[in-house]
Amino acid sequence: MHLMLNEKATPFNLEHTLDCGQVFRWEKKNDCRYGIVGETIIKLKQEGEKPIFEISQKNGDIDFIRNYFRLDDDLPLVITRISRDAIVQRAVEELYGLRIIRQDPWECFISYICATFSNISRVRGMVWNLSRRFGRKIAYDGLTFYTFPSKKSLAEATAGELLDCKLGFRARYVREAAKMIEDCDFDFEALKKLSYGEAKKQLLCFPGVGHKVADCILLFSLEKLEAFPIDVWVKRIVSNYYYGNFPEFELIRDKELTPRLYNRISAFGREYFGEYAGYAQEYLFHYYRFHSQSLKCMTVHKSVIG
DNA sequence: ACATCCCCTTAGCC
DNA sequence: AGGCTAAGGGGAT
Repeated sequence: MHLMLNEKATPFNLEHTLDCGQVFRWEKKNDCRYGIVGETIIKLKQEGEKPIFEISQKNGDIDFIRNYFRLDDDLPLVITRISRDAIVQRAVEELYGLRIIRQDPWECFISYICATFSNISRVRGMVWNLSRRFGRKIAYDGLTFYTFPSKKSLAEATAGELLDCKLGFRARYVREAAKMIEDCDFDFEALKKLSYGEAKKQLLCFPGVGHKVADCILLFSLEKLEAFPIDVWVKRIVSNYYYGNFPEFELIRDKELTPRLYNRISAFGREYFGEYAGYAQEYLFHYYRFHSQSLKCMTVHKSVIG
């Protein structure tokens, strides 16, 4: 079933959106992108300004796509709001059309627990292994997909099974967190109604969920666009370009990312970029990570505000 | 070919 | 309280 986007003025770049590291289950095949969202396979292709979609469900509708890719976000407005300086503007210019994806909270929760002390390609492997072992197989276009495991199946998984999925020390976190969620019938949707701070506090109660993981879950699945996750890359970017916003920041640049420092940098992001700070984070992260060589070689650090 | 480093965040211990 | 440490597998050198 083919779908067309009507919105003429909806900037949407598939490549930047799928390759910026926010999602782990999309694959490239002959010029096309394939992804599984819930029980639905989405196939898409960028044709000029906007992507063309094909989805596996017979009565699939455009709202499904619109919801997943957050086409309800007014991206030009978001970009206006976050374009506070030349540093972000450079990233926004090159990555124009990058959108934050609205993920399923449960899948996002487990995926980012797996992302602890790891990198994107490895997380992709872990999520693939989990889905293959605990999910349901779906064939489409001659390709094989697996649905993301249910809460129950991960809560009941043995430590050995999770270790086989290459989760390493994260196996224990996934098992215990899944059990907690299954046992108390935890309601992710309820977190959407809470403030950023309240919702984060609840997520931090789960094993394997620290500040970074909680902020990613909030940003990518719980409607908290002000969340500003700090990983080593974002810390590097902020130390390089925004140190002027921190009185003693030069002393901090080589220090490890303690919870205290995390909170300071993250709070800076929310205050400086505003209600769409998470978008700023994604643009900065993807742009400067891709151009990491220039970030590393940078010897002159000019502060934005000073 | 084979070692050896590098990548990364959480939790638990003092 | 806050600094230190360990954990794991893949990719680069």
